[in-house]
Amino acid sequence: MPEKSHRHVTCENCLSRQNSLFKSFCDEDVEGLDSKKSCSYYKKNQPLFLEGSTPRGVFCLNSGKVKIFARGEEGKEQIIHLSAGGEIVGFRAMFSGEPYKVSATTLEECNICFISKSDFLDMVDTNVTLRNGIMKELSTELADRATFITNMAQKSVRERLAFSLILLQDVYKDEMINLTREDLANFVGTATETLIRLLKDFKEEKLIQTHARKIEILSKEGLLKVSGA
Amino acid sequence: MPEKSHRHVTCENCLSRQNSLFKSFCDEDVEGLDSKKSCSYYKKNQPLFLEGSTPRGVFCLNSGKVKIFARGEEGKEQIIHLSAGGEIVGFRAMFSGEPYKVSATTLEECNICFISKSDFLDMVDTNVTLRNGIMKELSTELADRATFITNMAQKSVRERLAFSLILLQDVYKDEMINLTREDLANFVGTATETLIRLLKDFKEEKLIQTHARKIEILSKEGLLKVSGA
DNA sequence: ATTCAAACATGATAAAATTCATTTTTTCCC
DNA sequence: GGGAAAAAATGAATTTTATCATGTTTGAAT
Repeated sequence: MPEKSHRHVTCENCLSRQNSLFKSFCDEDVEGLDSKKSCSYYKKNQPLFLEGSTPRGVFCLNSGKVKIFARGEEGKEQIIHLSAGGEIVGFRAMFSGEPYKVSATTLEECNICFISKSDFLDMVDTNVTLRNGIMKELSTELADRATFITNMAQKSVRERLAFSLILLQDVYKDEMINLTREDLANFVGTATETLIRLLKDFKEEKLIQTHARKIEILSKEGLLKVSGA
Repeated sequence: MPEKSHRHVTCENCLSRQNSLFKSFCDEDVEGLDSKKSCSYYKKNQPLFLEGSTPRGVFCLNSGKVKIFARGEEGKEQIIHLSAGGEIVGFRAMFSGEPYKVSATTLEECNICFISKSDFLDMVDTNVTLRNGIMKELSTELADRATFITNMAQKSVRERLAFSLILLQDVYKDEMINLTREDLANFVGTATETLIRLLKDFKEEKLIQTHARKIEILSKEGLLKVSGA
């Protein structure tokens, strides 16, 4: 549980770094990284950046979860991705030379470090391993989004929800999925009411169980079957 | 109109190169590129690569159009992107270290050059401008796909079709849009019958006109309005 | 503990889109 | 240029999903 105040994290000991693009850094690089980053505490529902604004650097998630979303014409959110500890958020915008096309907001209390654009780009220029990691990451995400688009286009809401729950369990690891019904609907790409009705169906089918807002998966196999994957 | 036989293109004179990631190459680089590439003629509906296969290099479109698509559970195609002259196809897979997640097939007769993976990666390693261009391209496409996902999730088929026609006109430039109804449906993400009915509506609303398969846009403004963009 | 707003839930209705069956038109290839 | 196969078009019936209205629960702040 993060403290409700600024907490300084040293990159050397940062557990999140082990899962991040910085994992292969040598001691010297880690030291450099540590001297350049600044740590902040974010409370729930606090934005990291907003669609349309100018990117100034990248965010390194130490703890907590963040939603990445775009807004449609009527302002409705479409959640594109959920980030958890270790992920570096906002690095795509470092290369595009354009304003953010998506927004990022915390879903819970978070400890997040910030690295300025110039420091980050310096690292990318000089560190081949980091650069290759980033190129690989960009490519992988591009492929993931192709799958996302295909699912959106071809699967029913019921199928997408089943699939989404499985994906979300990976994000939440050993915790239960803890999202508002609206956020969940905005991830699945449906109306909140439709989502609630389908959750009810899944409960009746003993695929999931809810504890107020939290969702516990009872049968991953069953969900996989429903998802048609 | 491409010749129905192998045609050797020299990179130096290649008009497509002017729009490509290779546009900033100096004379020496162009010479190197020219010596490494091999040209081929592709007929209509010929695959460049298939989902699941191992990437061996990149494809440089000299002329003609190519569809990039994924297949859903039931084998239905979802077209993710249409590529035209100047585009380099398949370079994402050079960095991911994984089999192709999408397939690429020609939509018409094409002249396409091939550059092997090792030659391409050598260029990326040594040419900073090319590398930065690629990182920018990857980032931009990632943002585009976020928009694509949002449109898929929140817009009606009618809105998506209007939007798609505008996008397609950019791909087809001064030509008329020339896709089978099925391909168009697989791009918009709908059933072929639904697509055909909507095209009929658009015809009645004088937004488009059809010449057998070919689609002529009569009112881009009208389509924009319908698309809700 | 109490309160109040936000989130959750449910029902009824309407709209959007798919599916399946069938006919007409176009394409292309010999 | 003719003929077969593929593609396009249309109709009817059904399913899926959204929308709107409204009631209920939950949880955070006092």
